[in-house]
Amino acid sequence: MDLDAFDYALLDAVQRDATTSQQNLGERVNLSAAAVNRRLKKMNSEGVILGTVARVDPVALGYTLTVITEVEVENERLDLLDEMKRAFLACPQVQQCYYVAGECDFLLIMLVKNMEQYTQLTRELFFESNNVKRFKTLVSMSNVKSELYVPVLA
Amino acid sequence: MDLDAFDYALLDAVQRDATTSQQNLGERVNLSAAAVNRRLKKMNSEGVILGTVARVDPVALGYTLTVITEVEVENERLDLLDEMKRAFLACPQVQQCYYVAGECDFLLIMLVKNMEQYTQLTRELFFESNNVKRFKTLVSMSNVKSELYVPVLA
DNA sequence: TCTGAAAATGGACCTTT
DNA sequence: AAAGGTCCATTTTCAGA
Repeated sequence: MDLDAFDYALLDAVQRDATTSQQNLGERVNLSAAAVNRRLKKMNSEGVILGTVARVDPVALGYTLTVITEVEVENERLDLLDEMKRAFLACPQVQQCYYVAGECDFLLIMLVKNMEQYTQLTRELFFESNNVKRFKTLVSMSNVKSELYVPVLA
Repeated sequence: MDLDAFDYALLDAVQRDATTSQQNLGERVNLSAAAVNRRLKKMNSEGVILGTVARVDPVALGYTLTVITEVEVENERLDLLDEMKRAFLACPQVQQCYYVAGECDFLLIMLVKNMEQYTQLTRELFFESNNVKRFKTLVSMSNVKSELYVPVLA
C-alpha cells in the first residue's frame, strides 16, 4: 500500500492520540471527516494500522520494576528457538522480545511487581527450558521513554 | 486510586482493543454501558490509563531495522545524564530508553530505515554528546514480541 | 440504572480529475 | 477507476434525572 501526505499526517496524529474525532482530524489535515474515515479504515484493513490500544500505567497495577534480560542459548536449533519464542510470547510479563545477532541471542523487556516475581519467572522461562546457557539481568532505574510510536517524517 | 475486578477486566480489554464500544464492554464484564463509561473516564483522569493510541506497522513506513544500543557514559554527573536523556527523548527514532544499573548505563531501542540512518543517529546522539565512553549495538533479526500491555492478572 | 441529547461513525450518492 | 465532498441514518458517548 502506498501512502500520501494525508496518510502520513493521519498516522502521526492517531499514534499520539487515537481518541481524536474524524471531524477534528479532518480539520487539521484539510480533509472531510468522511475522507478521514475512509483512509483510516483502509489503513486498518491493509495492516498499516495494527490496532488501537489503551496505554496503562504499569505502576498503577503494581508493576514497579522493569527488567531487561539478555539471554544466551545453548543450541540454536530452529525448533528449540521456536519453542523459546513461544514461551516468551505466552508470558504476559514479557512486554518485548527481540531475537538478536551477536553475543546474546534474545533480549527481553519484562514488567514485574518485585524481584521475587522476576526470580520466579527466570525459573519458568530460563531454567526449565534447558536451552539457556546463561542470562544477564539489567534493572531499569528509570524508564526515560517507552512508546511504540513509529516516526512518520524523516 | 484503587481498582476492583471490573476495572481490571476493562483494563485488560481496552489494552487489547480500545475500539470496542462501551456497550459491548459492558456486556462482557456485566456492567451497563454508562457504568463502563464512568469507570473508563475516571481511570483516564486519574492517570491509570495514560492514553489511547494507534499502533502502526514500522515496516509499512520503511522502518525495517530495530536496533538495540547499550550506552556506557563517561561521567555520571546528573546534569550530564539529564542532557542525554533529553536528547534521547527528543529523537523520534528512539522508541524506548531505559536508564539501568550495571555495566552499561542506557539501553535504547531504536527504529531505523537502514544502517546508514543508524550510523547518522549514533553521530548525533553519541559522538556529539561528549559523554559517551562507548556503546554496543545489537541488531534485531526478529521482533518476537513488541507491545506495552501491562498484565492485569497475576 | 434508565433516558435522552449531542457527537461520532460510516454508508449512499454525486461530482471531479 | 479513484478519491473527495455532502447528506443522512445508525451507533456511541456521556451527563442528568
